[in-house]
Amino acid sequence: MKVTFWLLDVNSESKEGAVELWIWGIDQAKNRVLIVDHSFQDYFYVVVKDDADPAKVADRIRREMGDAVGKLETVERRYFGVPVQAVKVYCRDKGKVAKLVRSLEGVKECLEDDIRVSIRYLIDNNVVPCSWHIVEATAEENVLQVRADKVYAANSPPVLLDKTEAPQLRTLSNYLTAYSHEGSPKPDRNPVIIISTVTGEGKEKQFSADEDKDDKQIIQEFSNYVKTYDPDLISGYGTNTKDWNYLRDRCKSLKLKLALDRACSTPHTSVYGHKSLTGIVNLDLADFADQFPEVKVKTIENLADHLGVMILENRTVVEDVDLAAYWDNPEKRATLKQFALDNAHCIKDITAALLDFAMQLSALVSLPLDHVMTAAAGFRTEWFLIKRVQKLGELIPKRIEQPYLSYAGGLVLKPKPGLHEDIAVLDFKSMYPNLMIAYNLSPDTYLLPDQKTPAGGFYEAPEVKHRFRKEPPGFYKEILTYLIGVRANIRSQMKNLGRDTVEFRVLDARQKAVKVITNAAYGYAGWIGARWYRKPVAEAASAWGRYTIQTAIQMAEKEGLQVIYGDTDSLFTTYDEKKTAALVKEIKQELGLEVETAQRYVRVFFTEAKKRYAGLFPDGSLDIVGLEVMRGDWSKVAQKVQTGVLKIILKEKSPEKAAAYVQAEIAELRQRKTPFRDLIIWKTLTKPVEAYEVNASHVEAAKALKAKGWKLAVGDKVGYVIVQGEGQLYKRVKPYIYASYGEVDVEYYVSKQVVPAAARILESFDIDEKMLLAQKGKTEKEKSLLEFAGS
DNA sequence: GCGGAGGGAGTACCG
DNA sequence: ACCGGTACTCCCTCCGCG
Repeated sequence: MKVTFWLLDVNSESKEGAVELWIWGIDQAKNRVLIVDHSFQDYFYVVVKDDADPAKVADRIRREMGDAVGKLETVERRYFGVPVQAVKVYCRDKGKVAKLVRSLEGVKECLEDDIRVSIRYLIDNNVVPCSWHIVEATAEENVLQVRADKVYAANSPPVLLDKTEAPQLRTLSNYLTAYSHEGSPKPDRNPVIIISTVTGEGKEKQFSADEDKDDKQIIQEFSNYVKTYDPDLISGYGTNTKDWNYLRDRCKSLKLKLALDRACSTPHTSVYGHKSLTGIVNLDLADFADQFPEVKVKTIENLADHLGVMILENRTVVEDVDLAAYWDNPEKRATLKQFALDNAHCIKDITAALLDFAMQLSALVSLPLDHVMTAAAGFRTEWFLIKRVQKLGELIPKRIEQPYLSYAGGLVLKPKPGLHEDIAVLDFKSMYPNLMIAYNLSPDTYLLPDQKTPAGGFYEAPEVKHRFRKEPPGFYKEILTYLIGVRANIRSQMKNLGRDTVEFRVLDARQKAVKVITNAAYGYAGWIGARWYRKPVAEAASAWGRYTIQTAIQMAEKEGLQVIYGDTDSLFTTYDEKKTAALVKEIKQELGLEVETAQRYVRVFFTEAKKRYAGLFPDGSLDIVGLEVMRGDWSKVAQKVQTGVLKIILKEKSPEKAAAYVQAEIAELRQRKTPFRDLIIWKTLTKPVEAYEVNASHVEAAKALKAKGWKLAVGDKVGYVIVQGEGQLYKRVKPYIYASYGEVDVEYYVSKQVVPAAARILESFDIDEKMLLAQKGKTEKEKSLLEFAGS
């Protein structure tokens, strides 16, 4: 019979030496199905030495390996664009076989023995996660005892269908609360007290260790609930690094088996640090957070706020330090439970907001939904390349350890400091991808210095002189052309749709996914961890980029436009309707690259520094770039004051008024009227606390937290305030959760936060830190401000 | 023994 | 565990200082 299904998850199982592919899906009648494919033959390649006969190498493999290998095929492939002869070796234990075969005569190397079988299956059969397929299959008894409505054996591999909309998934969002009197809860000692869940339809269920219940019972109840509700997708926040480990370890202490997935097995660690639940998509929303660089401290609250899904604006947030006290206090316990439930709701809503993108990215790069978000950008790009490049006969290189070598990147111009009126920002559209297309820059087109000139000729990059063959097109060119085309196509479709339609949302998610991969191709080529690492590819792209921007500057100046600033692929110039249009046209003609006037500023402000400026848009909004306002490691109070200063400068052009504003804010701060929260400074721990070479504030704060029993991991953000005291700054640091407003060193915030942030801007108008700091009475202040005005 | 200069460590940004 | 270019703060060593 034929089964049409949407692919949810895939895993491989070893059964008596044979491999089975388990494909989990949802069919058109909304049955949850498991399709088992027994027929897939795993394989790897043996690349043959240039002077060796592949047939003889194949014979040798057969003779030496005997039954350990199955079918052998001699094939032609390409490796970094160079044609090679290879033997395709079908076998069960390819890692082991490849190791043995490597030393045989005539063998150059073994390739693709490091590709996992489940991924191999997806790629070779063009089976795509988060997509619809049709498969010829035979219904089977559920002898495997899995949680599925139907179980089938596949008679042939599934065939991809051109059908886009995803089925309605059953989702369950969870928030785990564990009890600890001091510091982070420890699973061997501290119980789980609340498990809060919300389904995709909004049905709440909270398992709470009240009265007569212990955590063994609530974990069991939760586990049973998962089995009855049978979610397709489970989401949480920080679950891969925390919750699942906690549950696992807690269950170990309680002698409980945590078996809630569709194959009744325990969550297990998979690639990229992901926790795998067989047959269920396990999403950790923390893996999505890097999509939102504007959210500096990645808490559930902040993410929900940013996405506009926070349910209650004035809810009581229970900090980790206060959690035990809330639980122990009969009057406060309900508040804690409400807080936990609200978090589960936030997780549900964040999941809904991000799922489209995740699905599109999963389908695009062909990694299962729950792997794709955990995988770092480089790996996502790599899997996409692997899938596309197979079709061109290109073999997949191994990841090899390489020494790091730096190279020159983009060109950054010195800005013209001060205020500028009516400025246009010209941006090269997808500059690096388009340069790589234009000059056929690709890992498989690069000519080594000693390689002779190819018949079709070559492109030579400026400055660095790397050469790339013109013909045939490299795989970067093919892939990037495809991606840019797809994105343009999607965006034109979107123009005919309402913003709030399902189709628009899905297309928008898809174009974002396509963009992510397009933009990562350049960085990928220069990444030493890349399988297709080719430094000259990245180096040539940036060299062409510098050449391009320099040429564009000359064109602008010849046109009579003044260049104010530029960074890598952008130019800030004075605006003149005709001249600007002429420049855009000339760039297109001479350089073959598209330029768009991305923005126009009514007014824009620069200091002497690169990568830091602020502009005023025609609609009255501010665009602040690089300055303290944009940085998560400055206190809110400093950011607020700097924003105020920029607003006054850009809109009213009045440094005097701005200075007066700063002084008023300083007065507020000195009276401790500024909210305590606005004084917190957040910094990331980028290594273990012991590994730091010099003393640093955030490290001291981290040590203090650890001393109190808090677990801190690399990558965590530490929030601290500066308190009164003697000596270096790092000796006057307190984690904000343990600090009171009374001990805060307000003068630090005045002199090292607010004033520098304000002076950064105002020094351009001859108002320095001293003037901002000058203590004076009301009349005197006004007098001195008048002096500024007069000078 | 002390203060300031300047290099280095550390973080986070821009494109 | 995608790249290089950049700004900025604070730590810490070292040098001069009759």
